[in-house]
Amino acid sequence: MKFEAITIKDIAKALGLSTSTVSRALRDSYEISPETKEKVLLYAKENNYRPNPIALSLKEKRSSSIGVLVCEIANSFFSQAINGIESVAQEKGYNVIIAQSKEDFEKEVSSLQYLASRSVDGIVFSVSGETSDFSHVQQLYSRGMNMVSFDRVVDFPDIHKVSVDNYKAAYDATTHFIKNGYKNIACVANAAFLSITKERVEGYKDALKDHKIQLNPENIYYCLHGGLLYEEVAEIMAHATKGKSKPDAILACSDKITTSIMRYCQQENIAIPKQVGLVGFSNLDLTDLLAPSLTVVQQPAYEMGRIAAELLIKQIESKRPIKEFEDVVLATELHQRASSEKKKA
Amino acid sequence: MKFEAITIKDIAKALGLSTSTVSRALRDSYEISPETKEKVLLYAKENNYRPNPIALSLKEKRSSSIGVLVCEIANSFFSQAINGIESVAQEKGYNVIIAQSKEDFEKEVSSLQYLASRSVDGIVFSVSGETSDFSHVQQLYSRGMNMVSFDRVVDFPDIHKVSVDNYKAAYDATTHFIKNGYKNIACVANAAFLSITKERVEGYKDALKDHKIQLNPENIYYCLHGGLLYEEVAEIMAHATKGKSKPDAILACSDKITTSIMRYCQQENIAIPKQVGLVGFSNLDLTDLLAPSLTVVQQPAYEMGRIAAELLIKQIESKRPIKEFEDVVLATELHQRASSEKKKA
DNA sequence: AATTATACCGGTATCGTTTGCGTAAATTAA
DNA sequence: TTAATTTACGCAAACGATACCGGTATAATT
Repeated sequence: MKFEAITIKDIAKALGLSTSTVSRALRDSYEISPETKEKVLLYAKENNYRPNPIALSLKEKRSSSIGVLVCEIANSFFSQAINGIESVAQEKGYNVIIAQSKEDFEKEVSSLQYLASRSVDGIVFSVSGETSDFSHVQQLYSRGMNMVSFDRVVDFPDIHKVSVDNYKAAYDATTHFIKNGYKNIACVANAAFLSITKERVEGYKDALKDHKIQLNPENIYYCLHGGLLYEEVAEIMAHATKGKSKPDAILACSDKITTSIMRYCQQENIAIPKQVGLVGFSNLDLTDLLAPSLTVVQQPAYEMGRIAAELLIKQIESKRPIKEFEDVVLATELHQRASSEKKKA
Repeated sequence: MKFEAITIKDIAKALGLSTSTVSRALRDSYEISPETKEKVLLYAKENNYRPNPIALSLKEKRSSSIGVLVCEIANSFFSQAINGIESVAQEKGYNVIIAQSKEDFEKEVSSLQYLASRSVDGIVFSVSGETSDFSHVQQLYSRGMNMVSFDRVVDFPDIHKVSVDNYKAAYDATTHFIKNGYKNIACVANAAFLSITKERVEGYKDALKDHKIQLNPENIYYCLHGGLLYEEVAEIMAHATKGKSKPDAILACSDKITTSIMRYCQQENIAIPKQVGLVGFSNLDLTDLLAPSLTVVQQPAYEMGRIAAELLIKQIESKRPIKEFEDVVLATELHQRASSEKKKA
């Protein structure tokens, strides 16, 4: 069975009018007599007429929908961001079409291709962890697709970007460790290509430098899959805790990495923060209830989604090409809790 | 700027053919000579031709997209379910359009209206906590929209449903409490209208009855907003812990309720499970890391999403009206952890 | 009375694609 | 040689809505 909506033609036929008259009556044109308007409006209301958005899209060459590409929906950061995107889209009369890259480059390329071919008016995207080459994005963008880069932003200039101050976030988190007496701080980051990874690692390094702590390159670890695979993190942790370096603190640079590290520590009976302190990037809303309560860097995901969507829609609806590109950088929040508490002597 | 894709007309003009010939060549029709086909195919490939899905939708009266209505995207259960839906949709060539009701009846009605007017081919939906009257769904459904009800299912028969065995989940959780020595078990549930609420409360009641424990009606609490508001839960907890009944165990019937209760207990220094045992419905993947580790009823959200999407797409693509409706009921998993451990004497 | 203005409405092209029908040319059959 | 058939393509309608370009009837103006 099929859902068949009433069309302007049906109204025209029922009332003995032409489609153009009905169309104009519905759009309240001055060329239509009040009586005719009333008749049409009444009939339309009674029969619950809605203009067919697909026909409109075809005519107007716009679909009033925006695509969202993230690596994983079932991730608190991204679902909160999508929440923000959806709320703005709803307000402005757009719908949201979602696609996932699952941190896979091929899937990212095909998903973008897919969204573009689905005639979305624009795309908000965060690149996958495997993405070091942005030419597929660049290409689509230069062909005229409206795009806003968020979270894991691309490295070319003329595009709206929405991200957080990852450098400062990592710098502050590392400094927080140092102030609390931790000496040998490791950093477990996402895939090395990512903008967020580079910035976070840089913040981490600079914090060490500024506090005159010698950087040990072995203390920096990268997860190609961003912790999507537990084993990836477990291996790193095994290496870190059983190797020479033996860090007394770990800065975990993603949600999944953070959780995986906690799980590893619990399984291996590694006491947090006694044996190893932990600060994690996380947007889960119950990190305060963990054992121990977790010091986290929290990102304004919902807000990021809202801003990205607003920029995108503004760009879509702009008459002339955008010349000035925003590079919105929001602040993160460091919630200090037990997992990184002050070292006792 | 606008993203302008190449059309069949462009190809026709470039090669000096008619659009119909190009169309047929692309669809590999027998009426087109091999040479012409080759020319067209080559040109199409070189210029990255993709058929305009909007034009196709208009013609075929189908959009190859499905709508998803949930109350909140940023909820682990629903984001996992959406994940499952998206994965099936992707496989079958559909895209997913999402909408949120935010547990609000009005917003649910308008969101459904919205999805329908956006010409989706079908809708997977979970009703809001305020929804006791299903006539808006019933109406849309009887007008021919393909729909699958999941999680919080509707009460009318001729529709595909995908849910979990909420009765058994609550029954087993309650029984688990009883076996571990808890005597005065409270149940904090979602809005009373919801199918999942009724089933869970029923399971709770029957478990008590079967173990010859007198039911205290005051021990059953309902959250109209499903715990979306912390205050809602805090009030209930205040009433429960400071009132006469003083339960020694609580069955929390939703993700948010569970988290809120834990947070309340932490703030009020109520020891879990010593002062009050806790079992919660939750799909978060770090409940094992909480303090104390949390006994949870976990739902196969991803699987539910997959099944719902499969049923919907099968229905969409079915030539004749469906007569047999599935009522898929999946099992939940009870993960026993510290928050409900055995009472000492 | 002829012209002009105004009010109202219809015809048709358009968006991109598919498809039934028509037809010229080429080929085959008689 | 002529008729029948096949091959290979074009024309036009259709999907739903809009908008330009008209057109007609009545009323107002010269």
